[in-house]
Amino acid sequence: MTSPQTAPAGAPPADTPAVDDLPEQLRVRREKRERLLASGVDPYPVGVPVTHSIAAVRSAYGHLEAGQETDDVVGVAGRVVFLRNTGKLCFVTLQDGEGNRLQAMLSQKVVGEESLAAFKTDVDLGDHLFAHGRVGASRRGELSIFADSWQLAAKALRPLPVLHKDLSEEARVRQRYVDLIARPAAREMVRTRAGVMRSLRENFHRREFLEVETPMLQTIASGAAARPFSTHMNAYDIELFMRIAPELFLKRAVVGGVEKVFEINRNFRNEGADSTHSPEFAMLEAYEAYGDYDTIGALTQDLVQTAAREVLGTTVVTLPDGEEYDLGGEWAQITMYGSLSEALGQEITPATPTAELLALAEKAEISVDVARTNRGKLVEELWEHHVGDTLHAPTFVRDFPIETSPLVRAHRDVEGVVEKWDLYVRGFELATGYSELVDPVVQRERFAEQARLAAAGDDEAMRLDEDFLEAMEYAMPPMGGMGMGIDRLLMALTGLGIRETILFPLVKPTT
RNA sequence: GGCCCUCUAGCUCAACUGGCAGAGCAGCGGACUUUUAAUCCGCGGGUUCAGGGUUCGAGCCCCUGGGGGGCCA
Repeated sequence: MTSPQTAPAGAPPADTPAVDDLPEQLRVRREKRERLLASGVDPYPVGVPVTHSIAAVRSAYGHLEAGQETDDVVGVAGRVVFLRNTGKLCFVTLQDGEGNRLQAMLSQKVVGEESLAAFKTDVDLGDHLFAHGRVGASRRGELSIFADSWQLAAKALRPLPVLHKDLSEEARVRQRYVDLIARPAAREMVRTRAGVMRSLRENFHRREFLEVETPMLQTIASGAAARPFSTHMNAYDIELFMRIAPELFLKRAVVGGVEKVFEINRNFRNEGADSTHSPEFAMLEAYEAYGDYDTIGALTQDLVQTAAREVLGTTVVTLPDGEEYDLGGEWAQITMYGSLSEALGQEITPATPTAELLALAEKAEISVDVARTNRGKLVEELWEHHVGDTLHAPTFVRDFPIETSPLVRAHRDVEGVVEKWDLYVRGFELATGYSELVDPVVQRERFAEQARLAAAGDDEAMRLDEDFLEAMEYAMPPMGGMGMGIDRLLMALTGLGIRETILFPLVKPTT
């Protein structure tokens, strides 16, 4: 509502263009609405007497043969997606939210001349319509409602897009609600995603993990190497950060005795957006006391395979381009140093001198900021360049450099690496898992090293969280932990880009 | 961050070398009682992303900015 104080008398509100300026199709529909109201017809009734869903009619009467009629009377509602008018007989196809469709036939002989004339003038593509009548099949065999009455359930003021062509990629994300009406794959994604979330939660519950929610607003955004979004809290007059990871809080929960714990929630990272990165993304993290990176790896494999079976009905994923790959079976395991050495044809170990790694980076044309880097980062850069993209079948990459993994414990046997894996699928990182570092003194040293990198200008270096260290000093049990990008899991299961997996991804404003 | 492609009617897209801005669907008017993106007749609909420049003339060429996509880093 526009108040008199904000709009000069007589002037239309700034955000409502004069009706005369609207495109023809919008103007026509607004005029229809006005005309209906003026004639005492409510274009937005509080309800319509639906007796059956479209799906229910289809499943109960789908067997009818061409020309077969019943005496069963139903009331159904749906969005108008097709309209055909042959004079004294009109056909209208209604669609529900899942894309199920049902035709209604309006014969002048049954509904009367006046009602059919009103139908022709008042009903447009995109409207929600209620139809009441007997169920039957048309002469051509199409399951139909032989309507004896109809009513507008909600008038659309904007035309539907062409339903026979895909919306442009931009329109899909800017107006997902239209995309959902128009494109079956968009409707499917919503249901696939919901199915995956459900599968993950049920799997955890079967394993007696507890689901918790940890803070989104944090005074120190830590637990990952990323730039946070910052905000301000008025009441305390302090700077707060959107979380970049729940890890340090979930570990506090384990200290307190929540020994098998998981969280599925959003993280926020103030970085670029591309086909595998979204500034806000859904993340699963899970921690299991007395587990390690092997047990948590087995858990991760089961989570993904079970979700694939429950949602897709198979572990074999077919990409939109026809490529197939199998998420089933035991996943391959390679080590970071071993696979890099093999790719380079030259032995790389945690003891390989920095100078030698720098030379290799230069040869691979990897740009390196010497002040902000270290041996571990160089090894990871080299690995991503030479090995990462090539891993399409699910592969655990194990035993990372110690410098880049400040929350992971040192390897029990191998010097200079930590017990960490990354799971690669389709060339991107889907999940990561650790044998968690639980020694508070070592943890403090690791944070100190991160602080040194931050001082050198690395704005992704992990922040020291004093309260977290204090929690660790009460003794954190040995444990395995894992994190998995939910959006990326959907990408791995469907082959789509990250913005297709997110219902309402952030899009730059057009102004 | 660099490079490339792209933005035209409600939607999806055309428009030659710079020369009257078009089609399909959708819309409006009319015909038609079994259509399946119905068919037939007729008619409307444009700030060609924004701003500037070159030119007799710009959707097209140049510059600046914005949105979307891709490749690289």
